[in-house]
Amino acid sequence: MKHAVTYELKKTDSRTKARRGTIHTPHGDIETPVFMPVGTQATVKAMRPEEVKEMGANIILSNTYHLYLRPGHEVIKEAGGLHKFMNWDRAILTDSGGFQVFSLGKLRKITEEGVKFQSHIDGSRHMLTPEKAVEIQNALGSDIMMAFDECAPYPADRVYVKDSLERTTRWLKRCKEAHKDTERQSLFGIMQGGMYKDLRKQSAEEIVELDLPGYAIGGLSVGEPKDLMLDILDDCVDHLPADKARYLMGVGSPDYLFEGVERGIDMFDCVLPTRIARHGLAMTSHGRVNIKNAQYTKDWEPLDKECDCYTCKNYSKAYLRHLFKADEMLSAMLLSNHNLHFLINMMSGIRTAIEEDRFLEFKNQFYGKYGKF
RNA sequence: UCCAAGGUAGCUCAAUGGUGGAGCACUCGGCUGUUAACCGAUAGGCUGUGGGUUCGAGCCCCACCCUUGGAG
Repeated sequence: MKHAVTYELKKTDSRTKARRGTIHTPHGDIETPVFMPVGTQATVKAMRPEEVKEMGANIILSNTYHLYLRPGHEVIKEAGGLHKFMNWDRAILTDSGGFQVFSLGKLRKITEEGVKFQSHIDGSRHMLTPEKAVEIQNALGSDIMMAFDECAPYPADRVYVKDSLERTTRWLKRCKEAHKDTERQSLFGIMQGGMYKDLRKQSAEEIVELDLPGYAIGGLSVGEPKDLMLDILDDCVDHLPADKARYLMGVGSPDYLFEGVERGIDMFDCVLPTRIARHGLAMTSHGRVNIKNAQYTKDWEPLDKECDCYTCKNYSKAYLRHLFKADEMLSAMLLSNHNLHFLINMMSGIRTAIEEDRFLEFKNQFYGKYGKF
């Protein structure tokens, strides 16, 4: 079977599991490890697609659940697909809506068939099944579509997690069965298993057997302590094949990105950089800058002197603070631009470091300046 | 000058004569496959001034000061 999306391993770090590769998609190549900006509702919030492109993003995320409810996948299909609809000609990965089963909590009911939802927008009732999630993502035309899974909460007891992961595997099989056009779009499977290593192993073995072009690790970074998360993650990667892309879902603070790369992850996505930007927080080479703080009232320096993003080249912290305090939308735009640029640039540095076999040195250098996040 | 309504947190306003609150602003914090330009916390007071009634007054009475509206 020919896959639309393939992973090419180029180099592995000599001292860690970090690896450098390329993901080939119908909408261009993606150098990995990569951070993927999130654009849930067919837009990376507060950013123009051209900006996202200019800072070097070759792939962004979008969301099945949200676009299904609004404007509706049929609308996007009629528009000529998501790429055309949102004027983004590079790769797109769509999440399946599985995470909304988790995050929308009380508004849904899970059965073997699928998930009964109540729309968070108007309360209307819907049923999302693996087949429906594939149908919607087919209509959207994303390059990578994610399997419809259940992201178990933390903490969750073993019996629940085991039951949930096995159902997620059955749903994955149904997704694969429903997905016909594998030359246009690729389906990635999602590993679950909560914080139980043996269940993670079980999940991995079940999904790897289906020989998909890529695998994601889901159900992490859902509120568990960092040490536990990294311990589980370390173990998870060992059960995934080396010749397929590995995607750690929902992770995006700088420290977690380094830790993920060190453990062999190729792809990350996270709302963190854009969300905290809208909330007045910047990621910089010297740690967080809370632009709301009074200390920046007359600070004429840029957010980060080492940063060459549009925001840092043109604006002072005092101005950015003013914009935020004045509730001006330019604040969200400039901070989002900076934060995304920061992470994308950081990942670029990580890729170069891996190529030159100095990943650990690069990581230590970064941590030395960055401090604790 | 007269009449009326008002003076309570930085601002806009609540508070049957019985422990003065809210929203916003201020200061600080959180956010990780977006229900999030969101959520939370701290701080902030001689209730215009001076008397009086009362066990007890932001509230009732008197005087004065100030604000707004109206009349002349």
